[in-house]
Amino acid sequence: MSSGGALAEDELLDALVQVAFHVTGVLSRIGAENDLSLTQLRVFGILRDRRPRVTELATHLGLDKSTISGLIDRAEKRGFLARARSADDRRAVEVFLTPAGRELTTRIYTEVRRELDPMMNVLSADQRARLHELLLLIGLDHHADD
Amino acid sequence: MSSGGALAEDELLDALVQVAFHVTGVLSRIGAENDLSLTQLRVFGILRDRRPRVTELATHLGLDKSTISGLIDRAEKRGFLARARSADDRRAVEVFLTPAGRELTTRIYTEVRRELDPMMNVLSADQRARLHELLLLIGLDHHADD
DNA sequence: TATTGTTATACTCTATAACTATA
DNA sequence: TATAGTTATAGAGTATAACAATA
Repeated sequence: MSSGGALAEDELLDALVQVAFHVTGVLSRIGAENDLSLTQLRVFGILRDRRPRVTELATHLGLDKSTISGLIDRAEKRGFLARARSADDRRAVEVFLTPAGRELTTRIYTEVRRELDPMMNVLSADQRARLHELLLLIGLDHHADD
Repeated sequence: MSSGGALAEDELLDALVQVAFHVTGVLSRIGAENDLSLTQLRVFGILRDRRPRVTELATHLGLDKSTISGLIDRAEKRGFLARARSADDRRAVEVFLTPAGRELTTRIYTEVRRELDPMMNVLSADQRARLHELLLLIGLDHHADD
């Protein structure tokens, strides 16, 4: 499909995959330094400005609710997040950051920026703007959050 | 750092992280459909054109050699890869794909391309070329492979 | 009956520590 | 002594199945 350039297409894809591995690698490493998995890091990121239910988190991350349940257990034991029964639906459980969890999240995301900035700074302001534009285009349908 | 545009920088970073999650998510899902973890997928990808030692794999992926050892065990039991004592250094073990493993790897990477292509195809040929260029720039120092 | 969340179970991933064999 | 790899162990991540409470 798309005449003339299957090889170039593959190279573009390889470059994208490589950058993706680099980015998630940095996230994983910084998470690990704080005893958090990549998934926990994502959950914490989501909880910065939301108070989702267990099932919402599971759907959003593409994981089973039992997986999220266990993950919350462990983070709750460490005092980083908490549960609250929903007022609307007594079956549902809302998850949110504790003050300690919020502090940790802020610290970690600051660190992430500091680590990934050098990668961005090889680009000029113009190039960064263009990259941003292109990333938004290819990212349009995967509901932009977390 | 870098006058005028800290907010825009953050948005660029967010877009990059989001695309990274999308890409690794697709890889994870396709891996899972074939009972392979993301790490195993990466190992298989490396083995397409190399015959590394256990320690080389571990270093490359930032994991402990014992982790790689177990991962090889499981894939070996399933007939996808094999070990061979090195002729140069009798302590070392080389890892390589079996024919079945090579077939599986080809099939999976074809599938990966098919799944990620739609994302690319929202861009014009020109835009794809520009994105490729920019990705290569920011990916320059993270030794380009796997 | 269907949905929300938890628990029990099992397997993989991961690191640390102790070990064997080779250098 | 140092290095390559394996094994034992333990904890976290993950999914499936069975369950209790609520809708």
